[in-house]
Amino acid sequence: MKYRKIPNETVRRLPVYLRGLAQLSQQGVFSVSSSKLADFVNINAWQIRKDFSYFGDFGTRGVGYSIERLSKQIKKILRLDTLHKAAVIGAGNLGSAVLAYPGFRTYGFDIAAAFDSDPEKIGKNINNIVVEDVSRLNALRKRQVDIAIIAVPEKAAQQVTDSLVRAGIKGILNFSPKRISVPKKVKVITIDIASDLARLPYYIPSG
Amino acid sequence: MKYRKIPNETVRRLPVYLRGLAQLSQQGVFSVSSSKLADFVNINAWQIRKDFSYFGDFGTRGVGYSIERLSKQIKKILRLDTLHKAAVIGAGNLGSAVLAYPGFRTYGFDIAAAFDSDPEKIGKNINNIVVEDVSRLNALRKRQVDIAIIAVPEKAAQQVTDSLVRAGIKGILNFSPKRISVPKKVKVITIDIASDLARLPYYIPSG
DNA sequence: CTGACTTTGTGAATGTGAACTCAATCACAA
DNA sequence: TTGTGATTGAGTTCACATTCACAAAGTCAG
Ligand SMILES: NC(=O)c1ccc[n+]([C@@H]2O[C@H](COP(=O)([O-])OP(=O)(O)OC[C@H]3O[C@@H](n4cnc5c(N)ncnc54)[C@H](O)[C@@H]3O)[C@@H](O)[C@H]2O)c1
Ligand SMILES: NC(=O)c1ccc[n+]([C@@H]2O[C@H](COP(=O)([O-])OP(=O)(O)OC[C@H]3O[C@@H](n4cnc5c(N)ncnc54)[C@H](O)[C@@H]3O)[C@@H](O)[C@H]2O)c1
Repeated sequence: MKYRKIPNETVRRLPVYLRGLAQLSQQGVFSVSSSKLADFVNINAWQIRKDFSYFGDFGTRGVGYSIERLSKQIKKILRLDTLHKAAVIGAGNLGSAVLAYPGFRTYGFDIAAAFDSDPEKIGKNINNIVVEDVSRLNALRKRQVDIAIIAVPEKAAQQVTDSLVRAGIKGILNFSPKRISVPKKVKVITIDIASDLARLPYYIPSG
Repeated sequence: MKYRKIPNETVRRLPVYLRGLAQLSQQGVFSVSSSKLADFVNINAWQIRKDFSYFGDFGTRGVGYSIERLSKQIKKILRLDTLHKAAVIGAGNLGSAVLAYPGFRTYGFDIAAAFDSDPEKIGKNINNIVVEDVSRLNALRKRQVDIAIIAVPEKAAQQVTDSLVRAGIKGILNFSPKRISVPKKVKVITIDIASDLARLPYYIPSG
């Protein structure tokens, strides 16, 4: 095997594999072939094998992949083998939905804090998390929170981002449609829901 | 100019341009150069010019692009020049957030209906939309709804999808982590929030 | 009308990933 | 221990996307 750089598109698929493997594991399966996994997660078998081949020989020819070994390795690559603390900025509709979602835990995330600027929202308890004043963002560094989820209006996004960078945040999941600017060392992933919806009609044959 | 097939990645950027152009227009600007727009939307100027070159000569050398002409053309390409009716399936946390969001309207979408299976939710009024029983999905065909937004739990996603296809839905925005299967004529765009969050640590240097 | 300046549009080079193929390898039954 | 069937791992090709550089085409002042 050769250690090559893992392509970005492969990294994008790794969490999907991870979830599929976890589900298979729960079903009491210990080993899976690329084609079985392919059916399960709706990705081509050859794509799966190629993806796995970037980081080692995990399969046994004639048999398949050991679910446990493979999961461990994927988690290690994605750095999900350590707990990550995250904060939600903006406790509005979307922010509250994120706070209420239990599914992040399975990936090793702990949504540990929530912030807002609205006095009506500050102090409110959402899913056992008390919403704090956004002016207190600096405290994140002390609390070892390294990931932030931005769910504030577009206008406030860049300003909030700047505060987050000052507070030592290393990764941002951005729900606002604004393409925010950050120093190179900070990674941003933007989920632009409206844009994704907007390109749907393009693929729908008119008539 | 040559009419070439518009690359997928360009289609992905078109809604971003469209929003940027709309904002500039609101500021009273009528024309914009690729480098001005580049600053505004955080995309390289040459990428913008390349993207626009796929569908015609819209710029004037030495001046820039007419915001109105360009917006019209992008809308036409994305088929956003006609109104699209959409329905939300699953009026939980995420579904409610979508129902409450006014921003889809600017792209020409009308969120016209919501469905759920929970008797507690059915009949509830969210943002002026009454939640209906999910068993009534067939009615969507008659109401000319061609786009659906899936916000139900993973387990229910495929079943709901099948009903939607039967009801004549042509495009699906899927928030569930399940990679749903559909006939070729139906287009699915999946937003897998947890997966996007899960690949964030990969890009964060450890230490 | 000219020349300086701005900005577009695109060909070419480079980079990246998807798709396909098949030899190498392994489990297992006979 | 050997043949058979299954499955991986990786080389190759092709398609698509990004990046770069610059000629062509326009504006505008004087
Ligand atoms: N809800 C959706 O379906 C949806 C769809 C597409 C995009 N978005 C985007 O997601 C973001 C959040 O959307 P939402 O629907 O939750 O909006 P929302 O208005 O419900 O919530 C925004 C929250 O941010 C808070 N806020 C405002 N300024 C702040 C600041 N400077 N610091 C901290 N908090 C601040 C507000 O008090 C509010 O609680 C927006 O950028 C929106 O454009 C949402
Ligand atoms: N909230 C988040 O931040 C978040 C993050 C990642 C993924 N997701 C995914 O988005 C989806 C929705 O998440 P949520 O937080 O809104 O969950 P939720 O539990 O709040 O809402 C789900 C809703 O779907 C309804 N429902 C269940 N089965 C149904 C059926 N067969 N037909 C119609 N309605 C049905 C439920 O009654 C409920 O109202 C889930 O698939 C979840 O995995 C959500």
